[in-house]
Amino acid sequence: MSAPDDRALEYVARYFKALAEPMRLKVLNALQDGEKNVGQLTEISGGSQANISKHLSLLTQYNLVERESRGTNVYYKIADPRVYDLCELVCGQIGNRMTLENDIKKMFVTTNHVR
Amino acid sequence: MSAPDDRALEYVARYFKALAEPMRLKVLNALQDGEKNVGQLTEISGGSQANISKHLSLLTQYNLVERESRGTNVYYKIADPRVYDLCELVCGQIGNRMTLENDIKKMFVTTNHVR
DNA sequence: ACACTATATAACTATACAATTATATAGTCA
DNA sequence: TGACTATATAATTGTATAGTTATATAGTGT
Repeated sequence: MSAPDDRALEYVARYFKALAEPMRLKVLNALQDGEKNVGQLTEISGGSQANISKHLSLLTQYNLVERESRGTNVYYKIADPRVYDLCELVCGQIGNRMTLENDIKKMFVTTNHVR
Repeated sequence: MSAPDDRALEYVARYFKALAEPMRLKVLNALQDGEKNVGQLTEISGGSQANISKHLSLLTQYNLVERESRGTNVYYKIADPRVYDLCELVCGQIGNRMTLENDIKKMFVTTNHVR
């Protein structure tokens, strides 16, 4: 029950920060249905190659995605699918008070998150 | 299943951003056991009065806390307790791969989150 | 009205970081 | 080897924001 120590707080804050950019959310969203390489993610997200690469680098550092190079391509996939539970929770909370409810709720809430 | 529109992504990112600062997490943590006024939160968090006030202002804007002034004091409380579920999820994910596991897990994981 | 307390805000500085452009690295195939 | 493709990184610029100090606002009691 004691106050969490500062190091722990920084870790958690860091994790949330990784999720605090629209472009990264778009990338994570694109990875919901399986791994994709940088080119695919660049096209889907509509960002520049350099920008997406940098975001992927950050997401990898923060352990949100995993990197695997095959041939001349590099494939990324979600490291822990519970990240989508986070997004669902946030969407739920925002949806509760926003007119955007429908737009938002269908974002990350796909078919089934096993748990 | 279509890509979430940009406005929705920005809302979600904004919400995560509110959670992406250690001092704000500290404040939210301090509010777990009920409302507190600015003076109390300032003391608990160890920040300056001005700084805490600014963070509270932001948390209010982003609808994470609710504000109620009574007399010369202003009391803040959690707007939606599901915010702690978010923190638990993050702690769980971090805890899974960090040595800090114990430190972190006991942070936001208190007695009972009704659901 | 005045003094006193609690909270908010303004002005400022320093830092973090998103996006861009240009370039480097690394793998593949001829 | 050299040409080609895919990805990463460096250098730069602009913007956002955390924290500080000083000041303003608002409520209370005399």
